Amino acid sequence: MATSLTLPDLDPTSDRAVFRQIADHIRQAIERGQLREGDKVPSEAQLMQHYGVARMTIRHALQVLQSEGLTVAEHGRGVFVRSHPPMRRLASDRFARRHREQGKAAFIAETEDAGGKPSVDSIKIDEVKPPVEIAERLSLGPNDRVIARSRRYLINGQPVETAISYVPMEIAKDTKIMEPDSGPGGIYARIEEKGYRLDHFVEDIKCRMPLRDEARALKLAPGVPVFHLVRTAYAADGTPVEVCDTVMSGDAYVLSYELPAR
Amino acid sequence: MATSLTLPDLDPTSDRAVFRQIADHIRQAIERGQLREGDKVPSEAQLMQHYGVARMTIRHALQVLQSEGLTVAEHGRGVFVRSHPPMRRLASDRFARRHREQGKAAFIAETEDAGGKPSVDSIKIDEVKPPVEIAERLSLGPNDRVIARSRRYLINGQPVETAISYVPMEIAKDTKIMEPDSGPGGIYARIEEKGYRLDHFVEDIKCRMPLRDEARALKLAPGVPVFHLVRTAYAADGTPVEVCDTVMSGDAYVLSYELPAR
DNA sequence: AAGTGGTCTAGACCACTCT
DNA sequence: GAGTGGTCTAGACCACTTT
Repeated sequence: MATSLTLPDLDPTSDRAVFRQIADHIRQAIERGQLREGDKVPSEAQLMQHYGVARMTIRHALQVLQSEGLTVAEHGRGVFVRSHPPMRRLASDRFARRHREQGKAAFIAETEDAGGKPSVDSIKIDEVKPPVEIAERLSLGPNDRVIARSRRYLINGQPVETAISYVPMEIAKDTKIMEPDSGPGGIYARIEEKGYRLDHFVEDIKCRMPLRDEARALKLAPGVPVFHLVRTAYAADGTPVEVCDTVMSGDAYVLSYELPAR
Repeated sequence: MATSLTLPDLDPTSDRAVFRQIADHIRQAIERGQLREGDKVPSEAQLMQHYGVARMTIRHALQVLQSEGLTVAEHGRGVFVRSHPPMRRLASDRFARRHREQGKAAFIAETEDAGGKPSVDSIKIDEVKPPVEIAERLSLGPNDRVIARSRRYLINGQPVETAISYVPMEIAKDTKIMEPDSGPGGIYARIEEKGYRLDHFVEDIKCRMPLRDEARALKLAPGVPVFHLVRTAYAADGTPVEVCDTVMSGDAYVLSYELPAR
């Protein structure tokens, strides 16, 4: 019964713009559960009829909701309440040595355990001069080169995360870090074999709207922000040995950290 | 020299909608540094003139940029490239016992060290039945009550964070946790005095667009997402003793965590 | 073919800021 | 008062989806 939804009338005495009042009504219907995930919002024509306003006014209201991430428009089909993908939880012990299957392997195991179908694509390995922020974190000079390992993670075909690992050339050379398959235990195992005992990681997390390329790579709906997480791995002597720059769909992740009270 | 900016012409052979092409041009000008933070974007009238399109088309383009968080419109003044507030860094050792000045005190000290003017307002203390997600985290039954301590943090008068701490009534009663000034060391000191030795914290972090109330409380510009961080404090025997639910302007924070490699 | 959203035009009037 | 953005109208034509 897509038509059972009853929306209030406009308040002509209100200072609030008409398009905002309309957006408020629909937002409230979603918050109250009168419209649920996947439900169709009344069509533009129906809303014009109900409120007696021009189409552009209705569209403006619907656009507000879309940029809030509450709805998605599907051309030729209608406007729908956004359904949220299952959230993937990243625990802070995911790099403890006892689960040291890095990157791809860990992602595949976790996703299958959670009943999803994982995949990894866009794998690319380049020797490059790193971006300045990366070079700083790796304590590299302006002309030092690194190996950049890029990939994209998907769950049930839906991209959820892109990541680029940067490893100083000095460490990566003559190891499987330079090959698409970095071998058992991933690049961290290769780094340790090279004599750098991993000691700790530092993760810096920002929350922002995606850039255009990121929105495309992650197939993000309008109004979905991203986590931008930069992880630096340090050896026991304090040397930074790897930086991983990842962008994650805000929709798809909960990050979880355990902190000692000490 | 507001007029020194030269924008490309439209590509009539492109499939890309005119308003998107215009948004792309302005976005590129920002990304390339031709327009910097605080600079004025050409007025709607100037853009109409330059591109030879209707005003609504220009407005549509500008709205895209605004919902990406790249620009802000100021009524009667113009559209400006967003300037980003100084970022506040939250390190993962901020609750280590050695800096155990909690909440307000820690915020004030850190902000002053960074050269900002901190303030805290909207302090409210209530005895309530907690939301279900909070009750679950505190292992409470459906009828248990808690003390909810709400406040809002500001830097230079700009709100950056709202927080509500929930402490089970059983723990809070007969302590300064029920008073606006919870005393030296904050509520964690009071909880320990009551015999619960704090052992560790768990922080769950999401990234999403703000609700209406949150956008208002944090005076968020359109297109700014928030961190939603829920921290649970555990005593040595595993008992959860406090949950703090905080919403932070994504603009104003970098969260930083250190993880042992173990 | 009918219904849906996507893009665009060409106006109108209003509210705010600056000089 | 001139310039700016904010709201709203009443159309037009297009592209996609469903029946």
